[in-house]
Amino acid sequence: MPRQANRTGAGTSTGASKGAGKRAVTVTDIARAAGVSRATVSLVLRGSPLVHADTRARVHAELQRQRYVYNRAAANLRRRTSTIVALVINDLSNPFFAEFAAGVDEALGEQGYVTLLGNTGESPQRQQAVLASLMEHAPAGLILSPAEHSEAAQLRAVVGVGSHVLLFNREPAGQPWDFLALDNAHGAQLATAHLIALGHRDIAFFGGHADSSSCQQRRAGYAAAMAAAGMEVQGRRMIECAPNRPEAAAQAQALFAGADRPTAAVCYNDNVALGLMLGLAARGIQPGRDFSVTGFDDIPEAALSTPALTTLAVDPRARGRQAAQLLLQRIAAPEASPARSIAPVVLRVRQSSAPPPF
Amino acid sequence: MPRQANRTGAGTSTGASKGAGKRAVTVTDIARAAGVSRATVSLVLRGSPLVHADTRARVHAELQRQRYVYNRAAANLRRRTSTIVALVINDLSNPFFAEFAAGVDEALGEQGYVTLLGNTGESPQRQQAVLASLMEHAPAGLILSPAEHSEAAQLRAVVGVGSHVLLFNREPAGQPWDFLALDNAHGAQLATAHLIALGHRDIAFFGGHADSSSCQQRRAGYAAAMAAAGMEVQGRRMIECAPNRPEAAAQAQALFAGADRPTAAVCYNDNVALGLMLGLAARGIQPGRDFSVTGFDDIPEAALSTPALTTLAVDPRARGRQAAQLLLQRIAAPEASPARSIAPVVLRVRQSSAPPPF
DNA sequence: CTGAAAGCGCTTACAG
DNA sequence: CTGAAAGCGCTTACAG
Repeated sequence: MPRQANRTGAGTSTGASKGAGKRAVTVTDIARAAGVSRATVSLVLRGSPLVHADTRARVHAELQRQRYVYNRAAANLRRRTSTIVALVINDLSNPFFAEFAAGVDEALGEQGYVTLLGNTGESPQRQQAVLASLMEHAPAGLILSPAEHSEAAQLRAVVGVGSHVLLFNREPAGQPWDFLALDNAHGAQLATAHLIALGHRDIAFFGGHADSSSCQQRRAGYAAAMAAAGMEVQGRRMIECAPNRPEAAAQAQALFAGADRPTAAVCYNDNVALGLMLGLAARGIQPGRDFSVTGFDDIPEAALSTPALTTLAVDPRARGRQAAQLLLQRIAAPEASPARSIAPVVLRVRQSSAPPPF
Repeated sequence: MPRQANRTGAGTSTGASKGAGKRAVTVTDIARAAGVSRATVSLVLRGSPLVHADTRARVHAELQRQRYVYNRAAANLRRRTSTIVALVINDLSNPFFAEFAAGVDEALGEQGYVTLLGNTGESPQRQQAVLASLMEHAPAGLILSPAEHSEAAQLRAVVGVGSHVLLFNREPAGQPWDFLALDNAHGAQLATAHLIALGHRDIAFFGGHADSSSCQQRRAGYAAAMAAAGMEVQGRRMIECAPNRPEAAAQAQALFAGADRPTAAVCYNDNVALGLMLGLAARGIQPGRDFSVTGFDDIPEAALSTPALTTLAVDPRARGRQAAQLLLQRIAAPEASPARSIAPVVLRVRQSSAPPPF
């Protein structure tokens, strides 16, 4: 249903128009000038072999001369297709998702699709509005990295039952949509096993919200690695905090509340780890020497912090490309059953993790 | 002219379709079910007061029942308007531009427009391809942050003479397009004056490529502040380097090549400043104590580095919103003469700048 | 190999 | 207040 734009007087000239107010050059203009029918021009445009070489050359010359710009929206309408893919991101100012978006756009562009962007800023309300607006452009499909606390039923309502959807990173509920996620459990397991191999025995899991699925998965990987090494996980070693630096810095004290202290922490992500390291330094504890820390994401800063952060690389650009590919597969095979894809993560060992001090 | 997508079989069902392969609900379906004409449905959709309240209610009910989704592309075609704005970014993985894009999308969304995204990764070739592809969707306008070494004539050729364009950040040449830029000169002047006020006398300008317009402007601001304080600018104090951290760290030695050394450096941007600080630390020079450094951009890391970086805040999200507004003004007033807008920058003083050591 | 005709989903004068 | 008709720019059978 139409929204705000009704009264905004959204531009009167299109990008294809030759001068402000002037009409765009159309196939009709080209046909007339080249002395052929519109059908023939259309065939030339679409590269059909049916058209005689001479005719084709004549039409091409005319196309050039009049600076014709193809109107793909009109073509899509007539053909009942779409070359638009909607990309809705929960937080574009997060470099991880910006990089992901760049990957999506890159891969889509290579296949002749175009990216219609929406950013929700983690607001489910904005997400509904953004989705409603983008769906009106009849995208061939949707790549959605859901806002926190998205509700599956709401998404379904605005997205419709027939659309092709790929969910990234978070999965609101039991909707039969394709899903691409990082291997959270395995990543946390790798980090934990690495710390154990260095000699750590008392290891905390630090940061994240326990009700988020990614946090749960990372905690599970941590617990699995601990169990595999015959070590027990204690509730007081699971410390929640919002996934940002200031919060993490402030929560550092929670690690040292009891009589005995852990010697290392597997952090929910890099921002948490970086914040924790600041908090540690503020208490005179030198990360990478007195206390080991690992992150998750391998954001650009991880390699540049002091000490450099041991973390899990997830290659967000490659994830974006993968998401685009998965969606295009879905579009090509609408009836295939929903796919769940898990992207690999790789451990990058740096100075923030070291053997425990004695 | 159509490109790659021809053979990709871009999806057959639209986002609006109710089931894979099924046709979308149209105004015709609603009209039939509600017992009115398509014209009446259209009037209801567009909120016309001409329709009787009862009729309107009946149509609305039917719209709901059949889960009608407006096809804005069709409406735009018929009305010869567009609610699409193309946004082409030189480097989306740079947090500054990601934030800018978020601002653009936010402001456009509020006005009922939708963002068609393209990322060029600083490649003029990709930029041409991306622009050509996006222009085929007949956007109401284009916001372009040009790739390095873009050529105005090329841009003009692919964008056409009638389109509404707002350039951000870099201005390829004398095309009569609207332009939004940061106040580079004033920013560098503020930073330089700040260092002078602290007592520095021998100040370098560090980083950037001398052939880029933003670097030239920042150097000019630096020179102006020096001149205003009656100090001379020496060529050997203008040090070039690529605007990234590793390069800047490696170039640190250039500051100390001669017999006398500067006591401070105004850096081209934050990445350069952060890299320089690493390079200084590696030489045993403690930034913020032995040597003062300023940046440009106020990226999130600037406040979190050790020492925290004195820099110029440019608020990229606000710049994005501003860019959107300027473009919409242009669309509303196509004949107004081209506007040049300069966005303010504000100095943020932190620990990386201090009085010179004696 | 080329053209006339119909139609994608919508909107807009124009009658009534 | 409502409907019949034309048309946005394109494509696709269908004849020839």
